[in-house]
Amino acid sequence: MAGSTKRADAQRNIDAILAAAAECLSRNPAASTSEIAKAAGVGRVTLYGHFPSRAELLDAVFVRAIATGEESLGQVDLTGDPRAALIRLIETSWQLVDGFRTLLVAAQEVLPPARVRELHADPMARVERLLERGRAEGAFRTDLPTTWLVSIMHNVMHGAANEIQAGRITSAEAAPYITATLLAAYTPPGERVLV
Amino acid sequence: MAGSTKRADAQRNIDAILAAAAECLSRNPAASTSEIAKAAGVGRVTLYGHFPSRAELLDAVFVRAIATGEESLGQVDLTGDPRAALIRLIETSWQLVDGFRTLLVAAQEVLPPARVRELHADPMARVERLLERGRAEGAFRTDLPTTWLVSIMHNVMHGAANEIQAGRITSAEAAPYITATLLAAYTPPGERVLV
DNA sequence: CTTAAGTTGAACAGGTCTGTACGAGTTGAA
DNA sequence: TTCAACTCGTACAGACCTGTTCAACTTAAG
Repeated sequence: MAGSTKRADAQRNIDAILAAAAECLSRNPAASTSEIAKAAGVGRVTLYGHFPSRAELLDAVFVRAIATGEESLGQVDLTGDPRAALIRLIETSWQLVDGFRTLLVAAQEVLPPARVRELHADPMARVERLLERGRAEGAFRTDLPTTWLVSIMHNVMHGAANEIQAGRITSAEAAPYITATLLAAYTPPGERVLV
Repeated sequence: MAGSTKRADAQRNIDAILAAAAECLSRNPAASTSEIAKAAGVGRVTLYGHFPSRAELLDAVFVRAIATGEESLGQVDLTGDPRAALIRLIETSWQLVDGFRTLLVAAQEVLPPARVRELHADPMARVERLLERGRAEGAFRTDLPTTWLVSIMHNVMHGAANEIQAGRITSAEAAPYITATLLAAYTPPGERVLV
């Protein structure tokens, strides 16, 4: 993305800072700039040389996380039976949510809500499109707003992440649990839940 | 709970501090002791005279919130058709989650996870008992662990709170959405979702 | 009325954080 | 090789937080 006019070592440091920030903030959403700079193997002053404030660093980290997420999601086949497509989409989405959810907490503490929503728009639209198609084809319920169905997916995944953290379920169990739960939750009233 | 040996004005201040803390922390989970003391109409020193540390204050606030919650939940009729009982339980639980969720965030930042879980045990057991009975009677699915079903309820409600905060749904819509979602999610595979 | 319990603000110690300034040293690029 | 770009550590200013101490004041309770 734009070789830009930076010197090679500067660009290398920027990358290191972004990577270190993603890692630190995923462990502790309140990670300080000193902590991040140290993890990046760089002086704190250097960090401020590239990012004018902690908030702008967070924003950049978040943008990058969303971008890599979008790349994974773009490879998911969303055609064919909506239910099968949903299962495939959940599989990939779950890995992303699991990996980035603490980062999201960090971003929410610093970035204006509008910004957070703006950056979430693309991945959310992807889910929304699939759900809309499924609704049109009678596979998913239409008695609740699509945006609500999207948020359910989001929150069930977050819940799974919490359960893992609490040690009540394992990472491997999560995906099938999520799938079973969402397929049932999306089933049109009066229809049978898929076995 | 133990009239204790405190003087009347001291007890009055303790109550004021707890009430102010609950209110401040519900608006901002990072509220400082100065902020809370001011809101209680009390000097900061007085606050520290009654609560040895911010963490212990948080604990006391949390304990009180759980206690009042338990009182409401105790009045819910959980007999009869499990699905109908669940709807009644959701109604009351939702109001509690909606009111206390920010407080929970504050508590989680300061209290050890074991303590948070300990205080949640009673309300969670209540849900768990109803779900177990419903499972035994064939009303709810048995292909997923009960604890997972409990966490789903928790997280769908949290999700609803987020949606309200984001302005995508209103407080009035929330309860029916939650009910419809959970009843479907809990439906045994192969059975029809209640209309 | 008396007194002990309770309250108060100001002030302090000790800590953390962000963001900036500076001068000296290092390194990429032409 | 030369020079601008870049980096470094240290140090500082400003803000905010927790928790404690103190001496003076107010008030509940017997």
